[in-house]
This record gives sequence, C-alpha cells and structure tokens, in this order.
Amino acid sequence: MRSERKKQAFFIENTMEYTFKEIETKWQKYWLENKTYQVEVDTAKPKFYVLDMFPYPSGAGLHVGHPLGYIASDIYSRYKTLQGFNVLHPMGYDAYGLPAEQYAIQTGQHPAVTTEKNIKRYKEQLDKIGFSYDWNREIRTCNPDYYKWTQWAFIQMFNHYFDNNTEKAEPITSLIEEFEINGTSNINAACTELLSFTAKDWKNYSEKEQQLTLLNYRLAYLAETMVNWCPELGTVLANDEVKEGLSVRGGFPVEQKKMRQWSLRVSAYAKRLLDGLNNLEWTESLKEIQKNWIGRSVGAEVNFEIQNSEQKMEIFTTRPDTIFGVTFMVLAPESELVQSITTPDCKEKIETYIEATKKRTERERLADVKTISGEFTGAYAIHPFTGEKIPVWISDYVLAGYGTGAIMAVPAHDSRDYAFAKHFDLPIIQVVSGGDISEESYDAKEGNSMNSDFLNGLDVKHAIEKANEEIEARGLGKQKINYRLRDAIFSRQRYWGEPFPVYFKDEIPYVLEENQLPLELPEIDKYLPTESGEPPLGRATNWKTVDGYPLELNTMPGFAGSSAYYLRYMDPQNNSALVSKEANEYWQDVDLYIGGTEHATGHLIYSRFWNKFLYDINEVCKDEPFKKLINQGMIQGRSNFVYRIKNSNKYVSYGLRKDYETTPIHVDVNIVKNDILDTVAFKEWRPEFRDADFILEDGKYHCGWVVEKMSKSMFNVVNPDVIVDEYGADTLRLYEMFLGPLEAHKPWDTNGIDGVYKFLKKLWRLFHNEENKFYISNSEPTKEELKVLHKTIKKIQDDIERFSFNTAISAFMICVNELNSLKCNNKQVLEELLILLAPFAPHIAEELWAKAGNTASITKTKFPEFQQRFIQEDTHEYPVSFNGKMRFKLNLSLNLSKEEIEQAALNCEQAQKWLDGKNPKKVIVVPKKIINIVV
RNA sequence: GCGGAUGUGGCGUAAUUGGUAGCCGCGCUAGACUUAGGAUCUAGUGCCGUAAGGCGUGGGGGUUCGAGUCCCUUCAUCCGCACCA
Repeated sequence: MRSERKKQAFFIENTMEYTFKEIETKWQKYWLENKTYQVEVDTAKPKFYVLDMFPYPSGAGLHVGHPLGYIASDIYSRYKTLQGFNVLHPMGYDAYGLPAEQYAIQTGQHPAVTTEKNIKRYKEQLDKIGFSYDWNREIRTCNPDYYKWTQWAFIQMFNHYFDNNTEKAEPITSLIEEFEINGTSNINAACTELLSFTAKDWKNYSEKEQQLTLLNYRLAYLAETMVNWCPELGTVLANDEVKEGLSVRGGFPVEQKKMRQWSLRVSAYAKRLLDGLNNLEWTESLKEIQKNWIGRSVGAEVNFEIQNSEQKMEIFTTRPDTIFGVTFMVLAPESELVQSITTPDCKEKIETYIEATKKRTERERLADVKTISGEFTGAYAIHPFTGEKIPVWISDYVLAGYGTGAIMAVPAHDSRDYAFAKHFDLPIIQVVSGGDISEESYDAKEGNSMNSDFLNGLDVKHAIEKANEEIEARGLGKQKINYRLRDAIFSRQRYWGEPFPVYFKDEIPYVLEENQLPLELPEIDKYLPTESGEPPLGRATNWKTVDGYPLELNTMPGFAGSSAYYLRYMDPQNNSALVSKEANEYWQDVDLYIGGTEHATGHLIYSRFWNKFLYDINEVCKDEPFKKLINQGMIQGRSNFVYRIKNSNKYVSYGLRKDYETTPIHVDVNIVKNDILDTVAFKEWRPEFRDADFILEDGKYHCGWVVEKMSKSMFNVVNPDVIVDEYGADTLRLYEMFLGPLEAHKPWDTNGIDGVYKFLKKLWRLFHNEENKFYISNSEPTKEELKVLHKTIKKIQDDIERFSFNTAISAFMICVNELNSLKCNNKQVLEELLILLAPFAPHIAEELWAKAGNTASITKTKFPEFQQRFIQEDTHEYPVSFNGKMRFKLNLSLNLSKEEIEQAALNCEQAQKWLDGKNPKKVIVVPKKIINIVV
C-alpha cells in the first residue's frame, strides 16, 4: 500500500543498524532449536505458574488487543525465571465453539478443518511476538486426548452428590447405602427437589425409580428444568450466556422453556465459592461481580397455613421483623401450589394469567418491569402470629427459581410489594418507624418496630433476631441462607462440542466406563438438527454403545473444556490421569492468571466449581485454582475519518472541514500514520476514491479520529503482524506495555510507537560506535554509571512486581537517555541493563548479549541485584516553599539538623525576596523531603 | 435503582507513605547535519502574561504548614447486577 520508494528507504536505513527482522527470526529459531522454554518438574527449584486465558481461535485472527495480556504474563514469566523460579508458562486453544459450527452450517466445511486452520494462523501470529511458551504442553479442547478428561470429570460428577453436612462431594454409592438403611431420614444433601422415603420404599422401587431418584442428587444430573432456550441458535444456554434476555453470542432472543436437560449442581457449592473469594488476590471489582452473581442473602423460611387446606405455603424473607405488616401473599405463577389452592371460581382467570406469562419471553418480562400484573387465587393464608386471613395472589414479579417461589408481601417496606398493593388496592400497614408510607414504601433497615406485638420498639437488627427466635420457638420455620446462584445448564443441542459419555436404557441415563473413553465425536452429513428436531448428533449413524443402547445426542457447552485446562497443562500427555499426583503436587495451582473480565461469571465460576469438586474427590491438592488474577484492560479501536465535501469526490483536511458541508467517512487506519492520510494509498484503497481530490493543510491531509470498538466495519483493526513487520516484535511488546496501565481500557493508537522504536535504536547505539561497529569497554564503571544502573534495577524490579509495566518502560528510556549523556559503553553496566530488559524485549537483548561475548542464552542468567550503596546521596536538593508554593531549590547536606536546615533556608539569598522583611510564622522542615515557610 | 471504576497539557500518561504537579513518549516550534528525510542530533513546549507574576489535576466546599492523593458534596463517562423477597 505504501509507495515503493518509501518502503525501500526504510529497508536500507534498517539494514544499516538495528536489523530487527534478522535478529528476531534468528533468536526465535534459536529458542525453538535449543528448547529454551521447555520446563519439567524440578523439585530442586521453587515453582511458579503463569497462565493466560487461552483463546478461542476465531477466523479473524489476532488483533493488536489480544496479545496485551500475553505480553504482560510473558514479561512476568521471564522475570520469575531470571529470579530462579521454575516457571510453567503454557498456551493452548479453547477450540470448541459456536462460530466454527455456524461457519460449517453455511459452507459445509467441517468445523475441525476450520478450527485447525485458525489455530495454525494463531500459532504463527503468536510465534512472531516471541513468547516464552512451552509449546510441548499445548492443549486443544477438541482433541480426544484432552476431552477424554472432560468426559471423565463429568462421569465423576454423575457419580457423586453434595453432602451439606460434610460440605463436600461424596460418592453416590454411600448415598445408596444410606437409602438402604434409613431412607431419607438422615439425608442432608443438595438436591433438585426435597424427597422423603423410607428404606423399605427404596428397596421396593424399581431400577428405573431408583435411578430417577438418584438423579435428584447427582452433581451432574438430568432433569426437567426451566432453561434459557435460544431458538435462533437452536440450543439452550447457561445463565451467564444470556444478558438482558439476549444470547451473549449473537444477541438472539432467549425464552424460558421447561426441558429435560443436563445440569451441573453448581448451586451446592455456592457457600464455598463465596467464602473462597476471601483468600484470593483478585481485584475487588471482580470479587464483587462474583459475590453479586452468587448472591447470598440471610433470612428466614416461614410456613403459612392455608385456610381449608392441608397444604402449607413456605416463604422466604430477609425481613422477618416486618411479619406483622403482611397484607397479602404472592406465589410465582409456575409454583405447583397454585393448582391445588386456587378456588374454582378463580380457576379461569388464574389459568389465563399463567398462559399469558408463559408466552412472554425473558426479554419481554425484563423490558416492562413497570407493568404490574397478577391474579387472586381465591385462597387465604393464615397469619402465623395474628391468625388473620391473608389473600394469596400470583404474579410474575415473584420468581419460581429463587427462594421458595413464594413471598409474604409487606407493602409498607418493600417497593415492589408497595407498587402491587397500590395497583390492586390492597391494604398497607406500617410496621417500622420512618418514611412516609402514603408516598412510597420505606425499605431502609433503620427505625423501630411498631404495630408488631412482641417486636414493638426494637430496632430492625434486634427485631429480626427476636422474630427469628419466635419463628423457631413456635415451629413456624427456621433461619435460612439463600443463594441466587443457579445450577449450570450443561447440554447444548449442537455438534461442535464434547459428546456426553452417556447412554440411555429404558430412558434412564447411565454413564460409560472409564476405559471406554474418549467417546469420540462422530462424523455427520450436515451440521443441523434432524428432521424430527433432534440435535445434530441424531444424524450420526450407529451412535450407540456396543450393547446397542442409544447415546446422548446433546453435546457439552463451551465452558466444559475450559474448566480444568490449567490442570492439564501440568501433565498434558498423561494417558492415565487428568494430571498425575506428582505433577499436581509440584505445580499446585496458578500463581498468576491474566485474562479478560468478561469471564467473571462464566469460566471463573465454573472452573472454581470444577476444581473444588476435583479437590473433594482427591484428584487435586488445591481448593482454589487461581491464586492471583489480573484483568487486562480492553484495547479499543481508534478510528480515523476523512471529510468528504457534500456531493463531490473532494476531501477536506480535518482543520479546514468547518468551512464546508462535509460527511465524515471511516478510513482504514492502516493507511494513516500519525493522523496523516497516505493520499496515494487512499486512492488505491477502493475504486470510488480513485479520482479523489484533496484540500490539504500545509501540504498534508489531517484525519479526524474517535475511540470506538475495534471492528472490521470501522476499519480500525490493527493486526499485530503488521506492526511486527514494520517495527519488530520487541517494539510491539514494549509499545503495548507503554500504552498505559495494564488493567486500564485504552485505545490502540499507533501514533506513539515511534517513541519506543527510537528507544530501541538508542539502546543499540549504546553498544556501537559511529561506524556501527560493536564497541564496548571492559574498564571499571564510573560512579555515575553505577548510580544510573542501580536506580534502574530498583525501579524495574518494583514496577514488574506491581505489574506497572508502562512505568518500567519509561524507566528504561530514562536510563538509556542518561547512559547516553554519560557516553557510557561499559560492558558491566550495559550487560546488567540487558538482563533487566530481556523480559520485555527478549530478541534485542539476546542479540546484544551474544555480541558482548556471552555464549549461553540471556534467559539462563540471573536478575541483577540492586545495591543501595551505589545510589546513596550526601546532599539533597530541597524544594523551598512559601505557604505551600514551591519558590526555589536549595542544595543542602543530609548531615544537617532540622534547625540548621531551617537557618540555611531562611538566610539564603533567594528567601529574602519572599520573606519581604517579615518574620516567618512557622517553618516546617521534613528532612530529605521539603522545607515550607509560612509567612 | 444498587454496586464498582475512572476523570490530570493538544494526545497516551507519571507522581508507590499527604511533601517540587506534568516524569517518559507522541505531537508541535526553532535550529544543526543532509541531494533528500517519515533518519539522527540540539533546544523549547500546562494555560494566561513582554515580564514580574498569576492560574492550574471534572465542579463546589472542608481538614492541613502543605491535598491529584484524605473527608463531604456534586457532575460526567464507562462497567457489572437488576422484580433475588
């Protein structure tokens, strides 16, 4: 795109000194041939595990935003290696997923083929950047050797249940034993539905009944549940895959549907998932997102009797102190109780209401929160304390899936109940002092109980305690902690995913034996559902066990393969275990995990759950997988615009556009440099611009710009290998880090890249004389040189340890500038500087290191040791302030006492002007910091 | 609505414990070298002002000898959650 002449000039100039292309190819080849980054278990060394969230290999390839986190983790890995740690730093691919399958549907191309092609492209792009990955450990989730262990884990979950007493997973066989002896009487297990049967009942159950009962307890279970059904994608989705009623992938509408689907009993681990967060070094915001998602609330479960009925209505409330303010009850429309308590005269209206609710999609329900709807069942509950009759309503503002699917409505102190009461003209009784009930509900947990019998006068906190005591004392209910976290829907009606190791006998699911794994994904003719509406696997011929039982037709969701991949890296070729005991006990857990915040409620919950389960069954030694986690910020796009004058093919430069009526048009950022348009390239860009005319400003066309999402349609996508071609990998690495703090979102703006490129050239020149001959001296370093070096060592070490890479780059620039002015070409100083720089810019560091006469790779050396004595000062340049405003500087010895400093400051010549003959009111002296004179 | 984060030159940013606001880089200005420059080097560059000096970290208030940093309040932007009882 650039004109030939310019390209050539660039090339010639580069071959003359810092030839990054040659250098980078050379060292990448060296690292590969010498297996520089291969690691093995080595008990003589401390371990350190640095992990990147592995990518989904999309067809678009990597853009410049992807490597940001990878570069940061690579710097940290290389640093830790230089510190003497045995660093595990692997990479792989999250290879199953929808895009490849959607593409397969359109083109007939097998998703495995597309995926393979995309992975190849990713690998090439990654390799050009010079990462220190141990590629021997590469994994792909779609590889049978890998997904064997995903299937294996599923089988383990199927064969375990969660015991609420031991708070861990236990074998389903011990549950069976218990059923045989005592039935359910001593059982306290996480389950879909609370069951009650005797040992005798159990023994009388048929095989089918027993198996159905066990599904109620298994951690991986098949059940009729409300699922998020996405018709457009033809599959169900987990809660984290739905946002505002739309699928996260594709943005298609999602509706609620009752279906028989596989789920993982993640909710059983809610407490442990929440408590576990406390010991993790994650950002507060990320922990907060997970806390909200898990959603713990403390309250009470209370039973209300129903008039003329044997049935009881169980509600959950966090405000038992307001129980005397109950004026009506509300059931979720889906609640089973609705059918049995509705009186005959209300039946019709209730049915109509339920039907209407069913028809609405999740999105519709969310969209009009304002519309209040509900219907009276005709039934009355009895207030447990007052004995009064309370009408029972149904409404879709009560959710079936949370708590007990029923509430006691206290309109005076809950805004939703208030709105409902106002709408249907139901009574409102204030039971907590404060607020104005005639205007709105008073939801705050402040004030004293009133109109509340034995609670009167107590503040909210004590009233809750007292109410709970009474509820328990009278056998009305018990205190309860509820969680918002739901079980994860685990089936997908799609092709490109892990097959379930499950077959059906008499419609009951059974799992395969471990030695039958992996159950490989079969070939099919089309990647579409069957004519009868079964998932794509329904097209597979002979999709059954050796005994002829049909195999499960669903496949596993995207998060299945990514839930334990960090364990597999520890021992990726193991054929007899997910990870050997030896490898797991050595590598333990991930010390540093870097990735995007978009996985906060998906992958990062599922893998914690998965890991905790494996911990329970003694497969891994750590309860939490990711000790420290950093979310790298998103790299946004920075779009450029040209301004077309209306009804013409003429384009006016940014500064002059106000004089014309113009339309801004996105222009490919790859033909713009420092916001100056390459007009020749622009004309060649697209046919309609071939005859474009320009109105220039001082001979140049200046473009406008704006920050927006990086996407093809905005022509602002920048590809890392374009940057590598033009500036080299080391420049790309440094520049991505120089852009700003790792965790901040920032636009990719190529404008500043010349700065870091110049820095590398300056560094190069430190090692070379005027004729570009390598030239360094063996003499003793000077005091100044050592001071610059050690100042830098300290700064770089501190910065790396707090992941402040942008300031580290700036420190390198300062160091090189200073050594440059000192005309330093001292071997000892320059070599230590190279080691500091090696984690950031490994290629140039290796090259200069080798040129300086070292035969081993710079990655095998030791990080320099900071020595305080080299930066020791005996004077300090004090800023002297008057009334807090800095006026001048004064160089004073550090040996002076406070009084001596004060005198020196007051008596110096410059001070007289500011004192203006007056006596200072006060003088503040902070040794080695500042002098402030108050006048 | 609830929760979290951010706000500093023309631009990206820095200031780790309350102690010189603007480091480093881009851009810009002037100069040197050069057939040439998108190379390199030198000097300058927060704003207003010829200067002395004044003003400056989204706005307002406070604590302090001293505030980008602490407290109160307010505005803007972004993100997360959202009938969760």
